[in-house]
Amino acid sequence: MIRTRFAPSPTGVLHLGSVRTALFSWLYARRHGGQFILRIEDTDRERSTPENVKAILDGMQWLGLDVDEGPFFQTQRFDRYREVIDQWLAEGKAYHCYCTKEELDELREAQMKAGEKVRYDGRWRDRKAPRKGVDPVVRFKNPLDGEVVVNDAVRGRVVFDNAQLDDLIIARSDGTPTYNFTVIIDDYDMRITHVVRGDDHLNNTPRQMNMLEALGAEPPTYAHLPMILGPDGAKLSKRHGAVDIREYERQGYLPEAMLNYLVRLGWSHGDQEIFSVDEMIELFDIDDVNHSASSFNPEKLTWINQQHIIATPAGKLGEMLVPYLEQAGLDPSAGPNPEHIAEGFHERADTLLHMASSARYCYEDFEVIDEKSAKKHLRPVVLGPLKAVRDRLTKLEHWGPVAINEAVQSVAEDFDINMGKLGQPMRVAVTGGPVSPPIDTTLWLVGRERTLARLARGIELVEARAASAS
RNA sequence: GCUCCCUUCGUCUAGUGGUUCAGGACGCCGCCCUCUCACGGCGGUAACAGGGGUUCGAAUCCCCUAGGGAGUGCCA
Repeated sequence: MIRTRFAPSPTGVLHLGSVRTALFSWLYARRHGGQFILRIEDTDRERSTPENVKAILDGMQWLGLDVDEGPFFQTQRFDRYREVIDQWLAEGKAYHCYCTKEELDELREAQMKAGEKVRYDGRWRDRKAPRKGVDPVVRFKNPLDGEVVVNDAVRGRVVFDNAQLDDLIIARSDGTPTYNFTVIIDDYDMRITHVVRGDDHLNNTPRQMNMLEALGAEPPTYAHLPMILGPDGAKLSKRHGAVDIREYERQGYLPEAMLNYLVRLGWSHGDQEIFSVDEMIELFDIDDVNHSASSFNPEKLTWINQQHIIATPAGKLGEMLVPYLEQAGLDPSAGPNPEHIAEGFHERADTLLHMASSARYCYEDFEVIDEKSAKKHLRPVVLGPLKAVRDRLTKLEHWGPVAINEAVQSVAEDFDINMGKLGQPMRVAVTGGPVSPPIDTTLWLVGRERTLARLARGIELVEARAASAS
């Protein structure tokens, strides 16, 4: 049984980079009928916060990255970590180190100067006598020689010399365990078969494998994913993708669009760009993951989002739209069924929030008509057609797109003018601006009452202009 | 500094020795469709980091250089 995990640290929110890691790990488990485990790595009590835990949980839920087990919290497993540390201490696999931070700083500086790799020199490795006044840390006795081979599922074979590694701290002087140690205990206890994580951990892997060996455990398969960079090629920053993933939700991105965009960062399936979640699960494999870092491109995300909006059935889209209408300050009950908005607008909105705000005139009246559009389209020449179409619409028995279209068409024919000559003035009068869905759809959505009132107002405006011109 | 990783259009990528003077997508530009805006369609722009090898043949294999990244924390 394949078991993967996502192990974020709640020292920050869930952002694009961490979501991509979670996604690949999740996909791999789902692809192979395995299990996906969530573990919160909160051993850094200083910086971990409940808000961040919530951000992670909420984000995963929004994205649909469901877990089979967890969330587990490392802070609730301290007894287990303590147990292994004590055991290793007793077995001589780990030891107390009484070095002060000052001593360590000196050592580091000297090594830097000498052009050596900066590493702890093992000075307490065999010394037993405790030093008074210093709370010791516990260090793991890393092998002194030999090499560690990581057979990474995406990188291939990577070899590290033990001589380059040092005796890392597994418990702080206050007794709390540290990351590299807790990871291997948990991955072992939770029977993780595939560790899928960011490649910033590749360097940690040989140490972790050494500890796993000390535990008497077989290492899992590792898969180190390339990083995601900002649009500028630099590290993801607050300005770009390092924001809370829920911010994308707020802006009206679809969860499956986020996953679709993210899955294409470092992975591809031929020329295919648009994937449903089911397709991703069916097609994803670690073997097809790239080696190099990739940059986050907001324009493409937006394009993919629009593609998913277009592909989403209007019924569902309408339901999703409701909170965004509210967010845009509109009352969803004060206008057409959002499902109908979705039908009319889904090809002309790249986010749900944009869709909601561009449908504003369907839910509330506007004070003024866009001046430039009025000047251009609400001229005396359209007075006749406008009045005629108003009259025709007033008499319409059924207020629907087909009937509206017939009415508008016939007026255009009567006056022997192009649809454009009639549609655009109507659009400006009814929506207050030059952009909207096809005029029949637009009027239908705006509703009979509002349409007729606005047309009347438009006609008055034109009459006033005609009067002042003569 | 040291260790490890990476390098195809601006960006995401296809490509695993020949069918490729490198294909798709986003973006940008042009045209078409058209009642506006979109959607859609068609076309254009633009890349194998550099240098050495190996080979009949290299984006694909090897080496070097350059550039980028990660780690080097009593962070994860």
